[in-house]
Amino acid sequence: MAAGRGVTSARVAAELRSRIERGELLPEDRLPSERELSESLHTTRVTSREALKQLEAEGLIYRSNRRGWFVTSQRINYNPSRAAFFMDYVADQGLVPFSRQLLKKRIVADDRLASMLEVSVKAPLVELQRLRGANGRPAYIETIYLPEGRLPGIYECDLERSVSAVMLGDYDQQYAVVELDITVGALSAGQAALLDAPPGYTCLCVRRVVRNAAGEVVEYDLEHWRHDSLNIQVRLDNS
Amino acid sequence: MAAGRGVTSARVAAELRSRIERGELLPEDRLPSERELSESLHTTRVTSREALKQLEAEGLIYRSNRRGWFVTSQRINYNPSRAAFFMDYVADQGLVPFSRQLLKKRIVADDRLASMLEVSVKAPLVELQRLRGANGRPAYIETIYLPEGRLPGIYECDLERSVSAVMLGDYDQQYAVVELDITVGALSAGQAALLDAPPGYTCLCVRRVVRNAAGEVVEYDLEHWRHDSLNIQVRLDNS
DNA sequence: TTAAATATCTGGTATATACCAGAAAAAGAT
DNA sequence: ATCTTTTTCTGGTATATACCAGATATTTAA
Repeated sequence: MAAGRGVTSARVAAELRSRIERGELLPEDRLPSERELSESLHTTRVTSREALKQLEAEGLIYRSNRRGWFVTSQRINYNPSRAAFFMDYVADQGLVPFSRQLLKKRIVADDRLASMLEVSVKAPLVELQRLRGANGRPAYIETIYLPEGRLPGIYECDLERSVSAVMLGDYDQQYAVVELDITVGALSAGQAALLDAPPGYTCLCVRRVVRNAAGEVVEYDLEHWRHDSLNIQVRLDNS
Repeated sequence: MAAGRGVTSARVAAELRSRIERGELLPEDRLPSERELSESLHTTRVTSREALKQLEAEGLIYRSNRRGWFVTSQRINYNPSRAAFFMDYVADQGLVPFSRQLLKKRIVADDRLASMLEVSVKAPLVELQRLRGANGRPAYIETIYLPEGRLPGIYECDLERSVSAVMLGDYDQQYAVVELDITVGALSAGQAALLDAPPGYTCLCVRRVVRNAAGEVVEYDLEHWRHDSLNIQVRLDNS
């Protein structure tokens, strides 16, 4: 270890943390390169990286491809009960949202999807995939499955913007019940590439099953969020 | 890199993952030591550790202090709306729950707590802290704040087992509204030690604000969960 | 038989170094 | 000015090695 007592990587992390908290480094600022850091703090790149990964886990910084390390900014507050639409509630938080459709196709339910959507195997489904984020930074990948049997003609609708809007407007389907399932996981290589994250990056997996007033499943979502971009807020009313 | 193409650490991770998925390594089994692994898979400890950390992030394995790496077992399903009590719902999942009180004392609200609990600064509070887990493995640390003004005599109650039970029974306080706030974070050194995790270990932070029928805050919780031990399940009823 | 001392095994941290691949900047050609 | 090529800078991965500290197993002493 170099100058200073205790664990070197913790010392480096503390130094950077204090620069961020003091406002010396502002959101979206680039940190010194790993080589510069290592030299100025009298340690090696391996140890500096240990410290950077620590701050990354804390959600204070992120890395972009091979461009460098940056200070994170404000997280997206997300309410999965979804009274509001993504583009709206993100804008309301003072951020600039974007949404890009990656995929839209008809498929048939396999065993897993059939059981999640409570349809028979081989039932027709619409699969949607989109990448969403704010302020130019990707935040999550969403895969949506819609049962075509319960939403006839849904494939022809414009689902680019908001599925919820179409559901409410054209199908008059109220979101009566939303079942949430939230777990911490890791991004696959493909997901990571889309989210500008290293493979295996820690993510929050949110599974949503939406039922209409009749108790039928009308939507099944799989969301993979960058852990540093999300804050989930839910309000449960037991009245 | 050694034998095989591509990224070595990914190759090691894939090998171990397959052993786990094939059932060659069962839950709670110890993995070969890092030195053994490195030798048998023709790489170095640094690279093996990279792979192990990857599987740790995926929630497939965990490390216990300096005893080794182990295969994780079944996660705890947690419903923060909390109709059920920890000791009950964990037992219902076929696990053996435990709960250890770490702290119980009277404090006065500082600025942050006052605003969270909607009481005046210096209002009397009861602070509780407990460590909970299942099958001998710690899963989370919970810090509870109770406003003594709204729950007179609460300090004298037996809160070891369940705060909810006391609330419902002795105070007739229904949980009318629960506000949840869920974020991914990192454990402090102290928390990590209690949860048998390395410092900075990825955790799920769950903040709960509980209101009674009158809309008053009667409980504020701060939970820090090991990311590998938790699966949150919430049901939202928009009726 | 029990308790204390010791050796060994485990992961945790650190140094020094090397090469690769993608991104960005600089230099050159049109 | 604009496009193309080259160089440089960045993080990503990997090797080899060393020593530390806690947990465990073994040995030794009472």
